[in-house]
Amino acid sequence: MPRLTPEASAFDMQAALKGVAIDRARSIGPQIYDALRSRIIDNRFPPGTALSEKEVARICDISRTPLRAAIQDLAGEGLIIVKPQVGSVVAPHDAARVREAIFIRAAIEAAIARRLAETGVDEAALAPVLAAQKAAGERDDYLTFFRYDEQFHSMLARMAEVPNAWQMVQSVKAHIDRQRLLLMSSITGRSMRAYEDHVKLIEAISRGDASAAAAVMRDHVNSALETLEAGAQGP
Amino acid sequence: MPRLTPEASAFDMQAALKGVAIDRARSIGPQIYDALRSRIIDNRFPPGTALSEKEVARICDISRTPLRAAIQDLAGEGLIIVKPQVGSVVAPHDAARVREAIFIRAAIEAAIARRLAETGVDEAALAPVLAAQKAAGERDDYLTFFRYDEQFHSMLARMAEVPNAWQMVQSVKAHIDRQRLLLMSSITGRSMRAYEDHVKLIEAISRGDASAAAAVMRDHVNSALETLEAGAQGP
DNA sequence: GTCCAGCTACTGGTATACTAGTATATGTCA
DNA sequence: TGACATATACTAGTATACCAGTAGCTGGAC
Repeated sequence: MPRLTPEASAFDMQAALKGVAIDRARSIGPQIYDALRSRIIDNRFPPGTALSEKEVARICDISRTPLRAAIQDLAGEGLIIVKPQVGSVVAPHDAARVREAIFIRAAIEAAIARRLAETGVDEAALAPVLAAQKAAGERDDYLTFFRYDEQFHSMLARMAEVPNAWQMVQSVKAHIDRQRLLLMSSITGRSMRAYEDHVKLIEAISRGDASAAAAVMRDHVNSALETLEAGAQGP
Repeated sequence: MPRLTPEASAFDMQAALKGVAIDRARSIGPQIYDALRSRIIDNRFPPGTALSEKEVARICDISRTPLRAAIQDLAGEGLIIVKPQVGSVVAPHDAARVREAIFIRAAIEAAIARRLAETGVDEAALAPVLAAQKAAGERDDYLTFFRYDEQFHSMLARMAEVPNAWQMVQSVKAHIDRQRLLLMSSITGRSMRAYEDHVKLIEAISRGDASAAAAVMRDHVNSALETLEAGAQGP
């Protein structure tokens, strides 16, 4: 861990933590956890960023205790690497880890699709979300599509009544999203294809074809691999 | 949270924590985490057991800091329920949670089986483990079988090169194992059936039939549901 | 006897001080 | 000039003290 002189640090932690407002009335730990996590995922904290407990605690005006809890949690998710007595850094982008995250997400969400094919879904509740996706996809508004995509998958998980499974997906999705937000390019047209996947998925579910529903979901989630491989072509 | 007079506490925490030896040369947190976790899983800490940070820290002769980290991790796994300013208790047995744990395990391990069917496995490495399972199953030695069963599944995960997925399985498996160790009865004959599942699984994998391999694994893991439902018959 | 206010003893959450370990910088010697 | 021992400034890990909130106990009003 290099000892950084003040001016050698090209990274302005103070600026990166701007906007972190801790509500002292609520528990601090979860708040700082969310703040750090979102900054890692959207690459405001680039991989390799040193996260000194002391410095972050000072800037956010909190003690190290709740901050440590947050860092430990993030380390558990693989977003931060803690080296005892040395320091903590934001984990580097790791293609293998992202691939495994996609593997896990595909496994769980395919199982959700399979279950829903057996139990049925409330198509009426999904319809407006699908419509919004179609509209966003047709004008290739990826950011809006992305939001409705999240809502769609989240609703499926709720309908399958597997909250802990969904939490695990959320956990691994951090690695996928971090990569996705890095390679925002070359995703033109992706939205419409994803929308079509969703339609095919709901079709398979509503006709009770569990294997087909699982297969569609698996392929749908695995399509994120293509973006990853495309991004890996770069220097 | 009832205020317990010394003699009203039927549970002897001191005795339950006997054997916890902390090696001060290594990091304390993971050590106390393992100690608590194993005691929760094998029901030495029955559901509802109050885990006062202060008391446990005193008995184990450690400070609350590393103990808190362990408790927070266990709370994240759903094995402990922390009520701020009230107390922490070992989570009650929750059939829904166990069912969901089985759901998650089935999803991930089925995906592992599918992948192995596509990439192939080192059957020679698995053969001795399968042989040991057969031997244990034939004399209905469940405990020995259980050990080789764990080794078998662990080896498959290693071969599929998905360490984080396997860690997630380990995490949810705690809930399954806690239940299993509670209802050790009425599992006679289970071993041989599990062994036969394993053989069928390897057959499907080696002929490259991904769907079949996934289906066999899914059914194999889901068979734990039967034990759960059987146990739920009780008073 | 019943009910309710307030006391008390506990809890986990937080802040802070101290410890032990590591990597860099520095000075010294060959 | 180079290697190597030592000093130093940082790190995360741990211990401890304090704080705020909760629940059961206690005693008095009725």
